Amino acid sequence: MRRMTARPANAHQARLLKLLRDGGPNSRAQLGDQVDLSRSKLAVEVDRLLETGLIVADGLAASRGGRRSHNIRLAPNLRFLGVDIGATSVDVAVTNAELEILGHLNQPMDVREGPVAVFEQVLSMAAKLRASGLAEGFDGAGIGVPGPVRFPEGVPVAPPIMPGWDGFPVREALSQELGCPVMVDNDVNLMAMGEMHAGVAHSVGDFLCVKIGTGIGCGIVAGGEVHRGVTGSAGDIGHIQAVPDGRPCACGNRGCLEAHFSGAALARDAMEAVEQGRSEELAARLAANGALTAVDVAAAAAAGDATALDLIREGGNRTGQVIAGLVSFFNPGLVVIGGGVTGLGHTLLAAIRTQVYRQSLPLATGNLPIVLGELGPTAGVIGAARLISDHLFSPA
Amino acid sequence: MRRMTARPANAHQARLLKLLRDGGPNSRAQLGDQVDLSRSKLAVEVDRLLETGLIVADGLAASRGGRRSHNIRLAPNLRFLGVDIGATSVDVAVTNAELEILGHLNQPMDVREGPVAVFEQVLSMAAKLRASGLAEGFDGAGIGVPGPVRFPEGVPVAPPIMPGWDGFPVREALSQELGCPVMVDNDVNLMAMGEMHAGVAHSVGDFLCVKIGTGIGCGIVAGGEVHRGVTGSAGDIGHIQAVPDGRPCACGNRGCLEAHFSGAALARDAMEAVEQGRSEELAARLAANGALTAVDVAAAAAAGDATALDLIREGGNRTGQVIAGLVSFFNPGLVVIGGGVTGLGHTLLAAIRTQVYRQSLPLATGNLPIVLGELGPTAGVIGAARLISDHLFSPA
DNA sequence: CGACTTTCTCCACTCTCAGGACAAAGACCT
DNA sequence: AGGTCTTTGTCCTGAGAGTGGAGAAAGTCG
Repeated sequence: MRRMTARPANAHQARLLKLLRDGGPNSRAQLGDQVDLSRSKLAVEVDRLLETGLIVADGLAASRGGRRSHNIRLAPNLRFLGVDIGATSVDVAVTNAELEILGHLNQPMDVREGPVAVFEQVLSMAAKLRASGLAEGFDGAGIGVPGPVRFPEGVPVAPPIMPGWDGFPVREALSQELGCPVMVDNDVNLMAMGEMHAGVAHSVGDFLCVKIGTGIGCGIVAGGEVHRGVTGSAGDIGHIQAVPDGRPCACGNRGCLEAHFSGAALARDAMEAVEQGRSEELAARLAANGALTAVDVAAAAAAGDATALDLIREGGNRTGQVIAGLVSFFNPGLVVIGGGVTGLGHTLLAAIRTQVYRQSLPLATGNLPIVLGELGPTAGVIGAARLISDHLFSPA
Repeated sequence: MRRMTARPANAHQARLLKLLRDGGPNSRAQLGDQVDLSRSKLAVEVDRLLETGLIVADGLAASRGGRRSHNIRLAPNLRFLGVDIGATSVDVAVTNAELEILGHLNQPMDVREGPVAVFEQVLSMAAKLRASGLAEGFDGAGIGVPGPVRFPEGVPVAPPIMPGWDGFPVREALSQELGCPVMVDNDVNLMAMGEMHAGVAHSVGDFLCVKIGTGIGCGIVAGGEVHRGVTGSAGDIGHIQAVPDGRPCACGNRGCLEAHFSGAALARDAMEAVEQGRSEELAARLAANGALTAVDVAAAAAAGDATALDLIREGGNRTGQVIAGLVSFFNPGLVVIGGGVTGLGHTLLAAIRTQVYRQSLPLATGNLPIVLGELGPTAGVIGAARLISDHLFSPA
């Protein structure tokens, strides 16, 4: 199950691997157009990469008016595992070296069951993907957890919503089980990396990626790099005060953004609305399902329920106010909204946009797109694969 | 007056120059300890730098148990000009290559008089410094302006408090007048660079530098680099909403931080307090000076005036609330408070600390110093000198 | 079939850089 | 005073990195 995975020997090789991964060039000549190396030097490095097996040359491309070029691509048997542990479910996917998803599984699961139970689940999902013939083994794995991570060590720290994970050696344990290198990061950062690799944020150097799910967090990308902060808690905006003397929050303060808008807050507000008889639509759904979640609110809103729409607008306004402050502060080139509640769609986006465009500086909002993520639940796993491939495609 | 200033020919030379500038090594051997080059290669590059005249070897150091080393230092006749244009005054200083201040002038001036008038003043101050024998000419100049800057071009954009400067080619104009390379940046960014070079933020990679003066802004340093945002307006936190439906602000919104706490807001609140008869101390100062400024509030507070202290605490609380959000978001390793109102000293700092430690995540505040800047009014000019020296000490 | 284009390979030459040998200059011990 | 050791700096050689030109390979097009 352990696979020998070569590493690039120098920065040139790393550059070439990443160019091939990120799609685009597929011949020596095209690579030469992008790397500013002489043809001779380029040929040497390509030959060395061919020797290591990290890339392969198979077949000839159609002529473009002269000699046909050799097709160069990353080894087709390379496999990365992307794992995205959410508060209430786990996503596991297999990708090839270009980070295209070959297989994807999703399983409901409560992260509070602790690392041992969750890992058992993750490993069985990975085994299932392997058994289906998508991979003989994994060359690397990336994993996202819903809380702050001490990045260099790959260890969660003081995660509020996942007791039992504090200090658990995620990287080491998973690496042992899978027999391959593993990198760990916050799930929101991975969503940002996913949207940067294959989504709306493609080739944007400075952007914010707000993930609204059970909790609420924000991936920060500055100069093309994820900013994690000194203790790995950067982007943890769920506990920024959104409403002075507002609702009490699990963290002990009042008025935190997360206490006013998140999957959990929305479900709670929907229950209150039913209790107060403000929405027959939601009441009907409660009666049918026995409980209410953000999905019910989204469905009610789609059916035109005024109360549900109000709840979403209200939450969007709160979130938009906080984001407006962050936009003034960070001056990003793009804001991406993602996570479980993107089902709330345009209503939510409109409320956020209104607040940001109204409250932030014109200079900061002048040319600022605020859009929904386009990868949905695959953003996290793609980001996870990208994380480990960035690591493996760097000089050892 | 134009001086020939050589530039390093490669990254090694750039590295050596910066090491020498930032103090520490002063011999070939000590340089060798820090740059991971063979002694031979190091000797070659040092010799080349000696040839260009950027560095000089003068005399021998005391022996440390063996052969005495040659003293190596940056050319002693290199001179940088640091200019810090504030809303109400201008600072101009001359530094040597190590960015030590050799002469410093400060002159009250209203930035709204426009770039032409201000430049006349700046040039006359620079001429005075030159005439006093501190410099024969300038090898480079850095200049900070109180508003957003399109950094690559060195041009202010849409500066709210400095009409008439929008689009004015500051870099080009000053470069023409002084006959040397010029770099332009926001004044707050330069304060951050100053504190990073020679102040409390020395060797801190991720920190925030909040400058409270006539307005309020925040320098953002991530990974040792200043984050300027896509339009150069990053750190403009004065118009983040601090009080819902609060005081009207010049920007058109209500409740902006700057409308509740800044030099201008403090003066206004002090006037109100006098009108309402809430402070005899402030009334006396108004009678004596004909007007009230933040300095009067500071003095009244130092004299124990309860109303003045309340104003400062109130402002500190507002500011602290905003900073608390930024700390949760950015997770810095240090927060520096600077600018004109640092005269408010410990009262202000205590209020800010209270809010941040109470409202931000424990993980983000666990080991987070919140301190006053230690360079005072020299931070800006040192940062300006640092900016241009970073530029000149990079390969051409 | 010849002229031209594109792709790739090979070769000679230059430059960078590391590391060892060694010289210079002093400290320290006997 | 003299020998030994340490520190600093210089010189030299050889291994690689890298460039650019010549030209071969393999195609298109008129």
